[in-house]
Amino acid sequence: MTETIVPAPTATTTPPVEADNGLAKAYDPRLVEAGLYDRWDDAGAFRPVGDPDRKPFVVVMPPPNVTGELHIGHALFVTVEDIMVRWHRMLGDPTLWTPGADHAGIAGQWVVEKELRAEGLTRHDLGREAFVERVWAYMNRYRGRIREQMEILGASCDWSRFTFTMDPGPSRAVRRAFKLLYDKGLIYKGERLISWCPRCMTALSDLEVVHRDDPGSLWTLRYPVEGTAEIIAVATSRPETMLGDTGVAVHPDDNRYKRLVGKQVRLPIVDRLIPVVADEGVDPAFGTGAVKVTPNHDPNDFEIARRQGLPGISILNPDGTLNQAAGPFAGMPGGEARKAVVARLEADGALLGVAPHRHAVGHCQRCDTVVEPLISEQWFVEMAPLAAPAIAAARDGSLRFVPDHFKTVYLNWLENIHDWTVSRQLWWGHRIPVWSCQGCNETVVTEEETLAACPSCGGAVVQDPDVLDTWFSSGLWPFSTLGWPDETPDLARFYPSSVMETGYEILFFWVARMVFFGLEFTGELPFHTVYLHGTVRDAEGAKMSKTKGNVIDPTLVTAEYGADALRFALVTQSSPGNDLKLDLQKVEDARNFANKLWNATRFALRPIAEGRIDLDADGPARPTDGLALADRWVLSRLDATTAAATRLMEQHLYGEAAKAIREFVWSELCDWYLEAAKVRLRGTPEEQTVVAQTLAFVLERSLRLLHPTMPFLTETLWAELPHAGDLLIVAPWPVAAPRDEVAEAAFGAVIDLVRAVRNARTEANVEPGRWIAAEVFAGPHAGAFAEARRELAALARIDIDQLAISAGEPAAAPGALTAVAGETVALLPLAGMVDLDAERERLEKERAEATLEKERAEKQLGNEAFVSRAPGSVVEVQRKRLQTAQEQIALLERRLSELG
RNA sequence: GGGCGCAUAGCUCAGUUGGUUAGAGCGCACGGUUCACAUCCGUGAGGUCACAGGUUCGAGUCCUGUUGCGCCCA
Repeated sequence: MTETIVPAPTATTTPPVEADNGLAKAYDPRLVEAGLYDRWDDAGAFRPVGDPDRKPFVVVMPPPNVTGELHIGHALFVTVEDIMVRWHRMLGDPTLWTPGADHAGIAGQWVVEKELRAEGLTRHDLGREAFVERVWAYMNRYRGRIREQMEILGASCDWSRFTFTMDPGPSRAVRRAFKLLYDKGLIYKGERLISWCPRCMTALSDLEVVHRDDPGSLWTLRYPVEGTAEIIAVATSRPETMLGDTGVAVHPDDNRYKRLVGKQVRLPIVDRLIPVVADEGVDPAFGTGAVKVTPNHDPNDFEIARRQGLPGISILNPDGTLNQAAGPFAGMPGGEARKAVVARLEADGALLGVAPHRHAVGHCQRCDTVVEPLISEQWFVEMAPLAAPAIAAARDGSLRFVPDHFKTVYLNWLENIHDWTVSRQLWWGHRIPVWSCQGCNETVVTEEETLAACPSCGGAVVQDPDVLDTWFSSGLWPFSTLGWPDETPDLARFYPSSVMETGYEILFFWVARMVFFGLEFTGELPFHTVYLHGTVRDAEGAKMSKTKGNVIDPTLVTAEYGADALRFALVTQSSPGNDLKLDLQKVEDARNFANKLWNATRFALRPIAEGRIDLDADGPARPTDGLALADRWVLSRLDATTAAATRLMEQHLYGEAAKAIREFVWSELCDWYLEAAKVRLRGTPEEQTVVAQTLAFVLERSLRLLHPTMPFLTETLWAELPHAGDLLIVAPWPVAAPRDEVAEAAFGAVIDLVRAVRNARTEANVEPGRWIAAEVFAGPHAGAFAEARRELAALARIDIDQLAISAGEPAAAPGALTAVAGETVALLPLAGMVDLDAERERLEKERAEATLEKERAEKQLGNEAFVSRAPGSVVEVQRKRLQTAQEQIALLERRLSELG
């Protein structure tokens, strides 16, 4: 019990705090938060310090897009990560949180192209070099904004290690990674069916295509079977692609079509003969059960064609218009071509019908243009060999997920993974480090930024014009930010990192890729834990969007309620992996809590300033001498809260931890201890000293517990209280002492009786301000009640000169109110004031409740299987419950009969 | 079609390895000028834990199925 009670043999005295302290009457976040961030930063608190041999705690921040403004989702991740980081810093771990920014390939190019459009220009008017310069200028303009906005939120990250994905270091990491994969044969160039955005004019990876069910139509086309009178009806949602059909497929077991397999059908308009093939991939229940096969414009058809040996015909240009293969329709944009083809089919009698149909259409994640599957030559990463170790790491438990069901989601994706299209036909991003020799045609992949000449023949070389998928560099982030591929001290010390905290929506985009790249390039997992947060939605649960106008701007919220309130609201409203609905009301509630703590501290500061507060190396010393029951109770409740908060933090339940601390501060410290303490603050100097010491100790520890969640407020209040050390941000996280069960039970009984008395008073309409008489029969708690006599009187508004406390049975007392709480009873004589009918009604209600209670316990105990098979302690609880209920009933019946 | 979740008070959510009478905040009703706080204090009302089975002495909690909703992948 004594391990955390550090004795203070040479008690020091705090510097006197002015009685007229600096705290304003009400909490004002603007005054609290101003200037604090720089003090932390200037003190070096954001840099990893401490025992160099101790395992560090490292979080790599998901880099926000350099172009983007801070939104509420950023506020959530900053809050969660900052809580982790501040907590570990207080635990004494050397702690590092590395900030950065992402160049956001397509998005980055897009915003600058938009600027150009406003000037009536395109990127081609500028040329590649000038355009990239212009993007850089844009990026540099906004680069500082990330830091400004992170500061508002209190993000305690190490700005000296800020990294941008396009910086020379991470850029070289990209080239090294590319070369390593290329040399290993895991990067290849090939013609494949890929997703193509006709507006962005670039290839996309599967993940950058967003599927959405759009209303459309299902056309049924008539394909005559050559050499017979039969026709095959095929259903399609994209009739214009029939120009590229090279076959018709049916399911091999489909009896309707078996006899036609192997025959040829004549394609309308085009007048091309194409075969009917049988393929397992056809769903006989869809449409007519026969599908047209357009290998070059549909992934399923591509697979069927590959299996059946059908050729492919491409009918689209990169800009989405039809090409020469489309004959009379060449040059038409997709939508126009569809109408024209349908009209022509109808005219030719080849259209059998059309019906409304909803189907999933792929859209470009960035610009929402309908994505076209088309054949294109691109660079790919072969995924199977990279995925295997990433799968193994999750399976064997070395990679953990919070919440853990995301492990299944992660595995499900990796186990069905396709090769990754990594080239993008953009100008902004990491240029593919592949050079071709104009002379000998050699392909050279190099880590160097430029290649002067062909190493084989000395001929002129040209670099591949494309850039890499932004997520390629993101996948290297946990180690490229620490210096990889160089073996830097940071890489040696801080890699692997500890926790990757990010949104579940980028589990595949980012987390999985960091895992397999980390394993591939460093031989280690880049982190051992993946913590995933959800999406912040509006109060109604709708996703926030500018077009809907329901966005909550974190900078406005922090300006009004404070960053602490926003943080508290976000973390207490969220749980790992789940979306949260954010209501500004919740932020206001959090602000109110901040005010509560503010005022509790303000109250405590007066007695603290008047007394001598013993300090030890850890801050205010834990009081041990002359403790009243209330002191022991609040100290034990603090220990319980400390233990619970610690356990919850360890389990990554940061919101639950914050709620537990809030509950202690508001409902226990403020509602009961402060009120009870007022009695002794009017007492002897010795009593005042004990209270002041207890208040100083409990408040200082409470502020520490709350610091990770509400850093500004707690740091400010902590500075006003007696403390050890310079800044709360680097103060140690409290350690719980064992609970004082005796004090908790005893003062708990006092609290229960106070509640019962208040209830009796309210129900009997006793004026709230009136001081009344009371006879308390406290049974086993008589000693405790005597000890807490003054507190009981003050809290229940009993005239202390008319308060009698005994262990005995209540005597007859007609005309008195009865307050029952567990094993204790208070009789409140109110001669002539009691409404006998109301009191009878109240007691009858209580008797009914006690009777129900008794019956429940009897039922349990009457069950022989329960008594014989349940643990003894559980049975004992029921026996006690029965006994208490019986005693209450007896008392209530006696009182009822006295009332007449 | 495959996968993953969710369903507890009017609302938003907790509910640890199954174990007293299922909790909190907000909202609601009533009362309050108690010298920290009206950004407050006190008292109270409000739940057949989606439904149906099963396991168990005992199920909000574990298992199976059903319904409804959400998300991811194809």
